[in-house]
Amino acid sequence: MFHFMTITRALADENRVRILAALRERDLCVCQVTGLLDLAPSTTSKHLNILRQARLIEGTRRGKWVYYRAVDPMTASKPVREALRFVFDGLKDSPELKADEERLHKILAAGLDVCGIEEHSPFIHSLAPDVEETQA
Amino acid sequence: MFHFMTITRALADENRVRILAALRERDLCVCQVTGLLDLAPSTTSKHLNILRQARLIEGTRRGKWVYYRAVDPMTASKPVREALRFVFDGLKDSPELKADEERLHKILAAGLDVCGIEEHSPFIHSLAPDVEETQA
DNA sequence: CCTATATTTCGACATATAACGAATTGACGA
DNA sequence: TCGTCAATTCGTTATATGTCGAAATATAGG
Repeated sequence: MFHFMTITRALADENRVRILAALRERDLCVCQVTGLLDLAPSTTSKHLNILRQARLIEGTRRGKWVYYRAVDPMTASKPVREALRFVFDGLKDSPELKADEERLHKILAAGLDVCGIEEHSPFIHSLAPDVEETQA
Repeated sequence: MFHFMTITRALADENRVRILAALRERDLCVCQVTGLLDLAPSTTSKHLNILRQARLIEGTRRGKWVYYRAVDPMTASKPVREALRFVFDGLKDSPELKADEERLHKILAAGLDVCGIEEHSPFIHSLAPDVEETQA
């Protein structure tokens, strides 16, 4: 019950639901999430921590950046699996999430200059892929 | 999204989750729920109202009493249906909810004296039974 | 109409939480 | 080693929420 309530409280904030939806397929670094939601980085970090403590997302550091993504439903506990289904199926047709998707595509298409890092892009492209397998 | 967030906020309180679980099969009047949770009647009423606004439960007045129960998942909207599955499946083995079930059995076995009506029991015993069957 | 009971609404209070900015930590590259 | 940038932690503040008790509302019976 304790874990379950940690999950429901994590889902009781709209920004966190939007974050979780954005992290469903791709992983994103904190600054990209911050750009998506227009929040202070510290606020984004706190939200991500709450989602992580609920075991809904996982994070990995890659160089200076920390990337988060939704956990794999197949390997998750039953409450987490049901929670993900609840969110993803329940919000399948949400216009707000569709708008987030579009905005996210723009952010991703723009590379990483959300974080002001476009100057170092070659370095990013060499590191990102191989860490991705490390911790699923 | 608005309705969805209304649901998640409704589920973000442990007492409300316990109420929802208790109302899964049977309907209960406010004083029975109050007896189960050991809360002030006004607090219970507020929780029930929050669950009702989220469309997770429905209420009907029968005489002096108002009975609530969980909505039928078959006729509910997708977010509500997923929410109910999330709660009921996610908490299938919760010891806290099992304890609530036992306590509830005692309350139901005791008739309605949870509401402090045992002094007038003759009046109660004639009314309670036929109300009990009316709407399960 | 008056009383009693169940429920809801209202007002007050304590706690929880979301938000920010400032300061700190971690990881690079110069 | 130092400076820079990403991220987190910390301290503060405003708002939201859970709780209660008192008052108001609804219903049934005398």
